[in-house]
Amino acid sequence: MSAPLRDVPDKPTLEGLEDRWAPVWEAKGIYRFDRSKNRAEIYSIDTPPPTASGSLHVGHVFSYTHTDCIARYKRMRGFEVFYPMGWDDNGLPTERRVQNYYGVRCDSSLPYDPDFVPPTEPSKDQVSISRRNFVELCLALTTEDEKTFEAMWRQLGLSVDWSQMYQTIDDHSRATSQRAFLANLARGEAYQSEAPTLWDVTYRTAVAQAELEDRERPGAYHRIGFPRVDDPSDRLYIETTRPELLAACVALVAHPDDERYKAMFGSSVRTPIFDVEVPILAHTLADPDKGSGIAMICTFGDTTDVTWWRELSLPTRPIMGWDGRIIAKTPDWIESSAGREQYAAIAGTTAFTSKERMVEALTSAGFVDREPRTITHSVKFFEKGDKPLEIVTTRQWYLRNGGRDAELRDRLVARGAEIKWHPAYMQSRYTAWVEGLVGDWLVSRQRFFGVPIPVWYGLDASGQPNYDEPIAATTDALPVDPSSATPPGFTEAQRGVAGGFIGDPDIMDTWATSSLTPQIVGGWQHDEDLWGRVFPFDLRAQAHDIIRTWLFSTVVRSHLEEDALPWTHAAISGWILDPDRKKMGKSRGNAMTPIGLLEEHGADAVRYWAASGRPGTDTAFDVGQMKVGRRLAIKILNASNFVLGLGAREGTAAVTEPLDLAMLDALATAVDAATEAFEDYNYSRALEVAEAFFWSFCDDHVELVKDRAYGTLGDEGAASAKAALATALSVQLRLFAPFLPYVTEEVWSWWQDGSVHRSQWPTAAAVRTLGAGGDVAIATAANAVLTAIRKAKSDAKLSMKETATRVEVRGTPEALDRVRQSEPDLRTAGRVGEFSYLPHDSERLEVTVSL
RNA sequence: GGGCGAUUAGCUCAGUGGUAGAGCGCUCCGCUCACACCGGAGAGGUCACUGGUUCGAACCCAGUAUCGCCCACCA
Repeated sequence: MSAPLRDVPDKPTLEGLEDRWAPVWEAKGIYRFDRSKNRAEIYSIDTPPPTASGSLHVGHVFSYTHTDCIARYKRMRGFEVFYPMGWDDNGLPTERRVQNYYGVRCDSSLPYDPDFVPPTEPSKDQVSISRRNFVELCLALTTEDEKTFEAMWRQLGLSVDWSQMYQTIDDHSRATSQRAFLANLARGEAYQSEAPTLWDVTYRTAVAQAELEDRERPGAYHRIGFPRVDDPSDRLYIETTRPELLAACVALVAHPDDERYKAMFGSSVRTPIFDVEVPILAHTLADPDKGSGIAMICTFGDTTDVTWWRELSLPTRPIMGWDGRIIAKTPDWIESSAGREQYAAIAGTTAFTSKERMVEALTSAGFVDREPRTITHSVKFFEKGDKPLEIVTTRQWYLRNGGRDAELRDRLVARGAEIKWHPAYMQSRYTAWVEGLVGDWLVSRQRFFGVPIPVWYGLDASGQPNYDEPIAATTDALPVDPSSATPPGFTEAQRGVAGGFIGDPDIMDTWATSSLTPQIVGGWQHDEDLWGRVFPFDLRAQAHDIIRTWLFSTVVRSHLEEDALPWTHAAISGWILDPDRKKMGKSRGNAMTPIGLLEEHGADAVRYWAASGRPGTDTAFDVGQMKVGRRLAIKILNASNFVLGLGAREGTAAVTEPLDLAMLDALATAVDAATEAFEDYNYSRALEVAEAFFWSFCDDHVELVKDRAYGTLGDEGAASAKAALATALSVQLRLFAPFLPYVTEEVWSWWQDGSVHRSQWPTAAAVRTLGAGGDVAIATAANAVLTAIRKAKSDAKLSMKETATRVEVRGTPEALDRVRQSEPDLRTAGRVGEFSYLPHDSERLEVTVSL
């Protein structure tokens, strides 16, 4: 039975395939998830929701293509694939984008203005607006961005089920995030603590360990003398990079074994100018080789200060405010008039200015005995910030993640070992991060656009909040914003009134919500039927830079909530690097935007480039690979056009010719190799296998059997050739379908019913049955002889259609017999007049061509 | 300082024990009736280095060097 060939263009082209097929897939629901399937039939994928602000870059295209190849493979293997897509729209990037886009800033103290219209052009002076107005702008802008993103993903051909789309800021995500937080709170996994916190002074928010990065900055060691209390004429010199914090000094510290200072432990010095008495203490963290070997402890200059402060039980003397400026009010521990005068000189200034003023004052007062020594040192920054972090004491919410609990940490490390990592060595990044945690997960942020922390605090008779007994929201009220909603048992009139309540003003870290993507998309405590069908998920796909954040935090939430892994497999993608091997810059012009690339090269070509990048490996951006991919797609069109134009169809005749059988034998081996690679999540290997076979198929097999297929050697030989060609084409289209969805669908539509993307992944067994008795060595031998004939013509600078009068083949009797089996094909393909065979001892086939 | 990865042709990279591979680029040839957005042929590599295991090492082991990433350090 031969289906009619329909709609094959004379000159097939790649142009317009995206516009033709993407709407068809959507209309026919090719990628729609069928939830009637049971867990064993379902393959569920937890995808990273890309940050909706700003723009997608080629790195996104790279890793999302990898996931899509896996999804398409699994779908063809018969799994019902659950493949949703979300947008991570809450958090700082959106706030920053809204501020710049509209020229506004959020001021929580302002009332909501229902008639507010954002300026069309951002003005230099930012307009202050209420939190609700601000959030509305955030939502409006992200909605626009997300439409653009979705269009791009569709053009790239991601086989996601768009009816499963979610936003991390939508009602459902906020409710899920708050529900999970309340569960953590009820179990004691979420708690508050007032403690020194890494603080970004620009955004005025606390930041978590996972969000830190080090940056090299110029600095200077200032050598400052502290008069000893026992003998004020004797000064102890310390070296510091932060002289502006001298007023916050609480002690000096040296190593307990340091002979220079051993005798002084227990005595004290007075801080220069401020004249505050501080003790000289011993601690092993003090490094005798650094500076003068004795350090000034301030509250707080760096994380080591925090350690010393805690372990030596030192007092807290903060002078750094939340805004990054020295606190205006002169502290009461500074008593001398000279000290209070100097403090007034730095009060309200930035760290930079106060440093200048302190150095000037110390120098003119004679406490500095040498010029500052300039250095370059690394300083902690918030990864999205642009000023060094300060450390200020604040009340924050934490979630237990093993950072302060060895038993939990060990369990989470063990969870990591349960995950099937692709590639396997990525597990060590996880393990190293979890083992290196120094504290619990700080989840509260002093920002506006995000998921509010769903608690209130009662106010006592004097109006002071009772932080020890937060009033939790009830789950039926979620999502809730405590700044506008009223807690159970209160009326709105009691807000901010003694005996009443206040809402927690903070929002949660963006990871506190995105760590719940399995719960958000999987229907947790919302659609338990769906949850039972998709959880634990089969696959988490993401890039390696967010193992410490997204991957780890997802494991934490699932471990705490379900006592289970969130997914079985983790497929980790690499980064895209510039051609010069540097990490890809942000703006590289239009040629580098995903849309520009898709329009110039076509989706299949861009996908080919992405799929060529090995799992986990950083890959250079390479337009050349896209051109190769485009060439491959065009070749598929042309070769298919040729094979189908012959009238070749599967199953129309028995495959009888040795060369045809041999080709099928080789194809079966390729199917095995591609399948094995895909089962190991090695999509790039699967592509390589399919591609290698295909080029050999076109260049050698098709060329060899072409004339026979035309019928020049009789009907039976033609029928065998055509049946084998059609089978090979069908199989290869399916091998390529996960990588090149458009061109394979186009060709499939010419002669098959339904979508290639819902067709069955080819099995080697079926190909072997058709090619039973095939011996790949026959094809290898024929190719070798054909190559020798071509070489002879090429060396003689002749056209390939010139006749070779005689071809002499020497080899073992077995080898000669193999060549004989394809002699008729070799004769027509190579335009050979006469063949002769000479038995020979050498294993190597030798061919002499006479022209 | 610790960890992970990489080092193979001019370039980008496959190849995990059995006679060195692909694509691009380069050279030469060919408008052969699927394809000039093409086809054919060719040149080009002591597989970073040093030792070891093995009949045999690009591959396994130990060490060295260089590069990248992560972490620690930050007075």
